[in-house]
Amino acid sequence: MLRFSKKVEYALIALIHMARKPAKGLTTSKELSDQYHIPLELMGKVLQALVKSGLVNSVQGVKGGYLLNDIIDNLSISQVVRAVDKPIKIVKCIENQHVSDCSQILYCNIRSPMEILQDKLEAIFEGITVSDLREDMLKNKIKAESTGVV
Amino acid sequence: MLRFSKKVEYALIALIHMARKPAKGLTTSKELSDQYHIPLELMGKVLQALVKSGLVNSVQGVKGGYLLNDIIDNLSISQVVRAVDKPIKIVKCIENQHVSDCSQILYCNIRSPMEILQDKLEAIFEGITVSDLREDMLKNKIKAESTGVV
DNA sequence: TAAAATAAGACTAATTTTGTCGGATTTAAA
DNA sequence: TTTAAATCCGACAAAATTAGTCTTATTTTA
Repeated sequence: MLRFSKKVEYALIALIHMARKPAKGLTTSKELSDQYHIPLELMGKVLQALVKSGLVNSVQGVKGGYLLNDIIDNLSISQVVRAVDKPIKIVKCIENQHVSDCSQILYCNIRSPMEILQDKLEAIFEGITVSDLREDMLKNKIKAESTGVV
Repeated sequence: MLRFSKKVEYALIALIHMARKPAKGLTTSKELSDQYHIPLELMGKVLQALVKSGLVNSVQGVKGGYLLNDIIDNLSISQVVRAVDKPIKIVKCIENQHVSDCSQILYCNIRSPMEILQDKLEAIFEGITVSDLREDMLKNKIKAESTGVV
């Protein structure tokens, strides 16, 4: 419930990993799979999805691999989620045009509020970039220690 | 993925429904089940969870039912989710103390950024109340906030 | 030509969510 | 005092989703 899928996790791990590479340095599925203990095929699929959405480029063949495409600063969490998963919709009835599927539709008292909440979340995930995640790490580490988080 | 559970949906429907009742007017599971086409037993459980968390009161027996407890204005989406579901954690490793469960822990490059994102989301769901959802001015409120946040 | 990599689709397994069932307790009213 | 309508609660079952695996094809370097 309200949790990122493994695919999204893996995508973020991969993107941050790639962002730390020297420019033009390729990253392979296997490298990521080994280093982060992620099933190889799954890692592959996630990367392929990122390619398909234009977030990374791929080089095929023996010395192939993946390479960040966009400048990572401009890459929002939203983009990553959309590339790898279905778009985020906090309730199902917002997802599809055929709202008549929903047995509640005639009586529902929460649909339009949910749409508003949806928009708000969207804006938030749109506003956070992958590189934000990178840069905040240090700051957060300090914060987490001082508060004794979770 | 990043979707409210049915339980949460049902809880919100019920709470908003109850909020529209005249003061002291009881609402039964059956009434909600009928009106919103929600499975009766499930609706019951959701309401029981809300009682357990102190968000609503219950009256047992033939003329029984449920009654909003807190002033609805003070009821955050977060509270509702927590009452009815597990607390929102965008990644699993944040959830449990034994992070050693996670096979990535030693190598993971996203844990602390995820914690930040977690905190932000938490703040957002804490800041939106059930009565916000009721009102049409929500649109304005959210617009105003979403520029400042993040 | 062999090996290492991406690409892609179909399938299976695991997990989570959703819904159901059976019964127990409470209480108003017949 | 019995009945019926309601809350309460745990265990189970079904459905849906997510995660992972298998297989095969293609690309490309050495």
